[in-house]
Amino acid sequence: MVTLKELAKQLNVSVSTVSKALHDAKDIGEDTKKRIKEAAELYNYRPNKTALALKVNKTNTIGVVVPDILNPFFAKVLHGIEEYATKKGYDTIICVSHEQLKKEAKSVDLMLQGRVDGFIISLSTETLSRQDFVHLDQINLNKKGLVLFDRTTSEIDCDKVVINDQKSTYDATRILISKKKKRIAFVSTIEDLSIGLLRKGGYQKALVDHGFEPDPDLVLDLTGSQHPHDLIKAFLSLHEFDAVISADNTSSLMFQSIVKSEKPELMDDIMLIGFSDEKSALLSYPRINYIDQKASKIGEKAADMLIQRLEDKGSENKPITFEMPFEIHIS
Amino acid sequence: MVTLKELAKQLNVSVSTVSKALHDAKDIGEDTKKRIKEAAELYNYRPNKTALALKVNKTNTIGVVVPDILNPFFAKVLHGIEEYATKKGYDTIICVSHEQLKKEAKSVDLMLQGRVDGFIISLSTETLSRQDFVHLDQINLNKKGLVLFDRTTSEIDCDKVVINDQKSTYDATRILISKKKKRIAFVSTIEDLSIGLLRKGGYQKALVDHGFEPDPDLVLDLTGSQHPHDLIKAFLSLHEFDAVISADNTSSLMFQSIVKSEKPELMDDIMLIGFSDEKSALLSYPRINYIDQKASKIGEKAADMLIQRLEDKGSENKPITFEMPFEIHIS
DNA sequence: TTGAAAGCGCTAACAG
DNA sequence: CTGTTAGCGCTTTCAA
Repeated sequence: MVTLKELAKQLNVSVSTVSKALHDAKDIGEDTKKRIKEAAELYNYRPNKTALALKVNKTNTIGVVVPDILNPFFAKVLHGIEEYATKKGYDTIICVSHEQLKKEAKSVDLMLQGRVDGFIISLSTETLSRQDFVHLDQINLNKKGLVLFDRTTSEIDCDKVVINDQKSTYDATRILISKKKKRIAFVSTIEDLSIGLLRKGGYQKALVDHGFEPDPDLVLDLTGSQHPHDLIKAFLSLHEFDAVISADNTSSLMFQSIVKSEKPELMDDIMLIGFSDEKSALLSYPRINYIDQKASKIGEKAADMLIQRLEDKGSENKPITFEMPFEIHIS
Repeated sequence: MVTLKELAKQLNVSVSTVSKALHDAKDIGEDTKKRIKEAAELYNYRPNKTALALKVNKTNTIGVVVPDILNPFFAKVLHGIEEYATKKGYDTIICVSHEQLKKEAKSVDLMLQGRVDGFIISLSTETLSRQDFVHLDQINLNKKGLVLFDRTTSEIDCDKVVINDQKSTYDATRILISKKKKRIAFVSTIEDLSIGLLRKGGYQKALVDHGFEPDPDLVLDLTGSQHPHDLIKAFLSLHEFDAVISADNTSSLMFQSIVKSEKPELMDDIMLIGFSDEKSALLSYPRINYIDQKASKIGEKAADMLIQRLEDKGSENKPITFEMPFEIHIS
């Protein structure tokens, strides 16, 4: 890696002259400018970002902490963040909390050590259940940017990007009702998350609002199960239903697959709605109906809000919570 | 963020005294040490990593470039890298090439500007088809570490982590043959990748080696198709087969789902083997048979090799290519 | 039009 | 035992 100094020596000029020339400062002679630029090109000079970061106290890096990168939702959000950040000239450092408060706090702490300008975080289950947010306070204390998404908390005052979880399943349930479905079941693998409960709440509220009494027997909780297939099979043989809402992106696929094997005759009558996206919906046949949370867009939006804060020095405005509209796809 | 300087001023000592005290240097008095450490604790001092990086010319950061983070394989590798790197005290910067040479090269170029100590890369389709590796040469030129994985090239001399793609499908096919399967089909959505061709090659070679003549009619190419379902349905109605090898992690799921709907009577006789992992295999019922590439382990291994190079100054040894053993799971 | 010098936060050799 | 100094690579006044 060539440095300014080395270039300067080569050209028999001073470091500052080289720096200015490369920045097209008007007080440098056209000829020297040209000479310097050619040399920079020749030696393939690249400014050292670390030095720059130290100098101007800005790393142009954003730190992302997610609970689980193997979860397609988070992978998609990450994708949106990375894409937008890159476009805006920011690097993206990622850390995974594995749903643990300790790891989350440690990640934040590490990145806080002058590595990033701001954070985009989705809180771990443990963080939310323990309601321990001191690491987030640290971020604010250090005057770094912070955007929370999806798994957020009202305890921390910062920008947020969320989806209306309750409304998503409410609307989905309403669609099923409008299709004359009478016994709508609910499956979930995320009953331990507040968004899981919100989604169940939306389902129940829709039922009540439309004159149905929620039947607890029609709620299947797969959370943490080692043998979800068996639970689903048992459920199939014990209960009658004509539609299913799934609270996550896996149980609907499992459910459909098992119904097709075990009760193929029911397939035409049972309507399923899960959470998914255009691409993943292709994995099943017939294509599953799905609520699209617009994960990539959530990532983009979060990155956008963060970068806005970082660059608009004037915007000491109050934090904003952006609600990303979801889409329900029925085929 | 408190700096050494500020701490020093508070305590009326010099910056270097503070620095040394915090590093437990033996030449600082126990009492001052204690005083300084307490103050550091009190003011929540954290060393600035950017300054450190500049000072010691080591960023403790590794740059990762993958073609597509939405592909579960890459997400898993990333997971392995992140986990291992974090454990070893390294940050992970990620960039996505979207299968484009230009983006890949740009990402490398950006990270080369003093941001990372080394790279872990899986090459984009375009990079491989154009055989353009100048950006990788740049890495070597700048004496940064480089580990390629999965999508590699023999043109570049560096550490690599691969799986034996041909052998994976060869073995899988052999298993099908041993189960008395006579007409084994092959589906793929990645015929445009060299690993896709290797996997097909393994399938074909196994057939030949066991006295079967590969039937081109039994090879279904879904690459780039907008309507894979239709192609699969057509295939089902046109051809007879008793087993299927899938070259990727999506087509096997689609295939199984469609067979169950369109030709349920065949389900018991058709044996499928795809690429997947323990968790994703649960999405289908009956659980699909799968080749597990050990993606997380590939990530770990790549990170391990890179960090080894970065820290073992002595190891100017020749580059190594590590072949990650795969596992075939038949249920 | 160019250069010298200071400083971002830190470490480490060398003095005191 | 503690402080002074130089320097990592860069930008940016201020002088020349």
